[in-house]
Amino acid sequence: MQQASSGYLKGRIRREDIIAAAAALYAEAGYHGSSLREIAKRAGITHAGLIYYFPTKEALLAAVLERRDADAVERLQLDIPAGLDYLRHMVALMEYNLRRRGLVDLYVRLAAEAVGADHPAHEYFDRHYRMARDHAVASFAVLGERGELRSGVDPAVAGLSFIALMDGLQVQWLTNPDRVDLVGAVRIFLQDLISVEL
Amino acid sequence: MQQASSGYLKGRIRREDIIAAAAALYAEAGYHGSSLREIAKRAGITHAGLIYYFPTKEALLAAVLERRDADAVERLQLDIPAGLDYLRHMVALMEYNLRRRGLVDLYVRLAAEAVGADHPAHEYFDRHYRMARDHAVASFAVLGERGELRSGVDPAVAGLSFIALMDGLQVQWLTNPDRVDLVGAVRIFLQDLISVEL
DNA sequence: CCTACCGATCGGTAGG
DNA sequence: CCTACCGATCGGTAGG
Repeated sequence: MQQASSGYLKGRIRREDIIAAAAALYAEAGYHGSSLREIAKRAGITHAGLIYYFPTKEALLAAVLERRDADAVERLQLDIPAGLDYLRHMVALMEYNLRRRGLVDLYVRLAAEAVGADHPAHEYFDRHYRMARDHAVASFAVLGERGELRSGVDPAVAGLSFIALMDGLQVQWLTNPDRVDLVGAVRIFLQDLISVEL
Repeated sequence: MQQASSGYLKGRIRREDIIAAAAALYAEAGYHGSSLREIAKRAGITHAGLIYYFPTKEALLAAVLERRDADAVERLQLDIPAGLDYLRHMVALMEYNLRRRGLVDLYVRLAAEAVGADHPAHEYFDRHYRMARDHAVASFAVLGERGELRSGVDPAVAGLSFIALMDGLQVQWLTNPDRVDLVGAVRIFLQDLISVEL
């Protein structure tokens, strides 16, 4: 029993190692550009050993995306209700991202790769964007009901544009970090839309 | 002489065919995901024949990017002076892009792939973003000098955010065209920043 | 421009 | 988890 339990634990740790190695390589080379052999090498096993844990390349991608969501919810409480606090949390997320270039890399590269309907992560990103937009739109709508929105601001457009702005800024920031004030631009964009202090 | 002239013409046409085929495949599969064999097949030659025209995979990428720039300048007059007309032209460019999904695909995919400093198109996109930002910033600055900017708007931030917004909107639009009003969002963003009619 | 080929690498399987 | 292997595909070269 102890043996089995220990075995399970070791397996779980090994799985985490593989997922971390995959996420790092996806960020550097994209999903299609990442080989199972290179991921396995970074995790300290052979590529056939990796397949023992994840039966296909796509299964590993799914695990990486699930892991990313779990982390985001856990550390950044992305499940907080729509409203001003949600927008503040998104600014905090951008600040956090400044110190996690690999994470931003992974996200930007996979999102671009997955615009095609045949990419294994397409449905994930379609759902991801829909949820991000809906939550942002709902947040601006809440502010609107309280009269805390600048006059003439449409929550639907503001929500869509807010998500788009963050994505676009990340691409430019990754390309040349010195020339792009990620957090500053997001903060100013939001403050311009609302009549209360961010 | 006529033979040679005819030969040169045929060569130029063949080169254009290869470039068009490459651009189309880059949009579908990314640069690293596109094989010289598949590009050659679409252009109606063998992959060794393609290499007769473009000695390496990177040389073909360079030709595709040069071609894209030449097209943009020619058809959309991107070399117009900074100011309100430039912003109007960018809105027209977004409208044009709605009918050229492949072009947007190519741009978005390559830009994300090229965030890494070791990608052969990295310098191209670094330069591209710098120029795009500079021109947008200059345009807002011109409006500011004329008193046609909403009070409190910083041209530097507005320029950066404008370029980022367009990029981010394109990713969401490619992922799910039905849910994203590309042109509408850009228009509203700009109109909110300026005090004259767009 | 082609045929024919090179060494390297890919995802996945067999069998233990 | 490994060794050993499969068929397929990659960018590039030789030689014409």
